[in-house]
Amino acid sequence: MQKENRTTIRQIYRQPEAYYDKRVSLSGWIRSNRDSKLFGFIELNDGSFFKNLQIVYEDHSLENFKDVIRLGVGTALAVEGILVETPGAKQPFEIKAESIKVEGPCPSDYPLQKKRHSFEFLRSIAHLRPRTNTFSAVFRVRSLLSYAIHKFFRERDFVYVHTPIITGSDAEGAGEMFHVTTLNLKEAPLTEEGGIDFGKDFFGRETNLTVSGQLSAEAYALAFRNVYTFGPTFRAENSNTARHAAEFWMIEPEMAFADLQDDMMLAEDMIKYIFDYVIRHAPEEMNFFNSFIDKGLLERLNNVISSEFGRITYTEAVEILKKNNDRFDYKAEWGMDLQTEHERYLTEQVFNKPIFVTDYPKDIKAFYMRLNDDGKTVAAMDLLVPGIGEIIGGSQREERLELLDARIRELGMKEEDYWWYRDLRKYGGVYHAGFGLGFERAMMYLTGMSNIRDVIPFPRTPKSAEF
RNA sequence: UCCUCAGUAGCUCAAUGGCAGAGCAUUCGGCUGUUAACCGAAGGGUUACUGGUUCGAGUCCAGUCUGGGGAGCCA
Repeated sequence: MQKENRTTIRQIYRQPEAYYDKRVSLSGWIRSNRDSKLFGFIELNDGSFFKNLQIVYEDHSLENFKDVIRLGVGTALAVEGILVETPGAKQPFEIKAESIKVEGPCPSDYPLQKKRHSFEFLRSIAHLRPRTNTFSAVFRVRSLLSYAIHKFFRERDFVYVHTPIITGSDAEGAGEMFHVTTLNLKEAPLTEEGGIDFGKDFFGRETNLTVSGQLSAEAYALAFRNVYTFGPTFRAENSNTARHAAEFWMIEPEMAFADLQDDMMLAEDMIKYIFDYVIRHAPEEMNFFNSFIDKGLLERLNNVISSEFGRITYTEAVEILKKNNDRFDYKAEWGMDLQTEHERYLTEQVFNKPIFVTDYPKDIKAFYMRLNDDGKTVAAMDLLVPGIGEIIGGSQREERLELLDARIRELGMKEEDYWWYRDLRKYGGVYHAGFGLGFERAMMYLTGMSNIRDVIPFPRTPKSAEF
């Protein structure tokens, strides 16, 4: 794996006894360098592990001692030395250096310091911030969380479907979309009516970046039974909040022969599984979040893993909220969508754990959601979590073609735009359900990071796509 | 998009309308086991931008840009 018998710091921390009093070769970057007259200490991070390894170097045993003293934060090194135990010291072991070679120098205008930086500043150097403790932890956890999601579905025989990133027209209605075009915007061809003639565009029609893979996933669910998508999603909303981005990742499972209860069971199992997986496989990172980002994080997550999620219907929720209407700026009333303050009250005050809110009025939900027998509500569910709000939105889909068509017409949409989606009902259509999990929102909940921009490597938000 | 707060040294922040400051970082020096090491010294400024009020503006006013927090939209 590593040439020249090179060892990683992760290997040493995971099995130190295998390396004690042995010579090891390391490579990495200086996180800090302190020197005294005749000796010095380097904190080395090699990217393989959250923690650093301390390198001790001494004047009498290192020929380039005077040069090493001057090396600054960020310098890339190749180090050879003996791993020794250091009982009683703050670090468990360290390397007594025999040779230290500079692989890549780092001049003194390097923006990162040993000191703490604000997240705002680090966003302005998004290409360097993964070298900091916090972002090292965030992005290793992001990688693990992705893996845990695939593992969860794989173990349940779900088929992973790659739904298209570029989609035809805006037939999905989940939000404002980014246009995809090869037309020259200054000299776009026009139709006789004066609009842009997308027939001359690359695809011969108007196309956009996807806002959801759901409709495509439904097609595959009605062939493979249980499927999921996990990919990038784009919304051109001018949203300026800590929990919205223009480009984010979404997990969208879809199950045939499944109702809303099955849908919620899957969502609850998944959240518990993936959180448990990351806690067990990234203990150093999770302890760091628990100590420095969000005190009480692990206790809260362990509570999520071990307790049952709350369940309440929209109608019941409104009844509770109406009794407390004096505390809200927006008064709760049946038929209105729940405000953020309402959702927070329910999940943070009433339940103090994740809760499913189900059976919303049909007029505030999407056209494809299945109409309940009361004729007023649909089989929808939102999963609300303390601190973040909505993390999952899902529903049982309307499988009855005549009811779906009625809804499409009611909303002024055109049946022909949904011809293939309607075919899924016409040919062997069955009841089915699915949901969308905001991957970054799960990241925020899992790490305690409070801004979505700090859980995406190079975030895209309004007026911001520098990197 | 709306409300609100902010923008001063590389970073984190001070400065009643009256001389532009500190800590850290950087550079130099000191120190025989440091842990955000410590001690001493030096260098470092278009106070976001444009205009205005004033004898005098980092400070007051107007506009613009960028960022934070909140709301809407949603995941």
